[in-house]
Amino acid sequence: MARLVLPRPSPTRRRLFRLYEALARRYGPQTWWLARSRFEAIVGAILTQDATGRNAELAIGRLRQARALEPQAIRRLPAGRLAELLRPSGTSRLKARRLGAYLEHLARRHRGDLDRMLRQPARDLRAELSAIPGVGPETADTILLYAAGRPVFVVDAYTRRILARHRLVGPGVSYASLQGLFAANLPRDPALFNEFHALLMRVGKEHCRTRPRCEGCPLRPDLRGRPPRLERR
DNA sequence: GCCCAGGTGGGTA
DNA sequence: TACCCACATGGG
Repeated sequence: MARLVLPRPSPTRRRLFRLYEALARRYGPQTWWLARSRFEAIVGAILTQDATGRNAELAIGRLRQARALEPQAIRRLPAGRLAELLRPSGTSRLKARRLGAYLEHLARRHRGDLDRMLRQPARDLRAELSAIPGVGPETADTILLYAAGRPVFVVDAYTRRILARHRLVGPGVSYASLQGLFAANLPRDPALFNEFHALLMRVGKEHCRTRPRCEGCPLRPDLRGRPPRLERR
């Protein structure tokens, strides 16, 4: 019987694995984004747009405190009151509109049935979400991964920055290419995607903000590449 | 007081 | 296509 010969993993795949292993060794398991419900994960996806996670959590806490962390309750709120509750997450009037647009869509298209919405094939769900004003690629993918549990890698500013600084991709790589890199080289496992993303966030916050401060970065030099260049926001 | 943050969409060349 | 900018609050 012929032996099964697995193809050698590509250099990119090996580097991606080493990156994950180095982060997992350094930080251990990340119990990250403890959304208490799928709806909360969706609200969080919108509120973290161009904001820190902490500020988004503050806003979610205010919604919960106001007993407004459910679709019908939010829809009943006057726009001004909703914006007031969302204030800590920044751009609150904008986010109140975006959350409202999502809820309007949920009510019209799915009669408010979140399970029905999230049951769809990933491709359909992504297309549907992307058509809602204020839902771009990252927000749609965040909902796919964290609310619908689909194996979709969320590409955010840290992912882009870290992979570019370690020369796994060029600085101007598109969202789709970067996402394709993970899809092509990792097992399609939502728990793994969640964990990897959380680890990238963790190291990014500590060592990889906009200004290049790689001092103390736990990643090995062979992953680190040459000194980074500044990128625009 | 200044700079920056887990994005998105509209405008302009 | 590629930039620029508004959106706005909270923290370092």
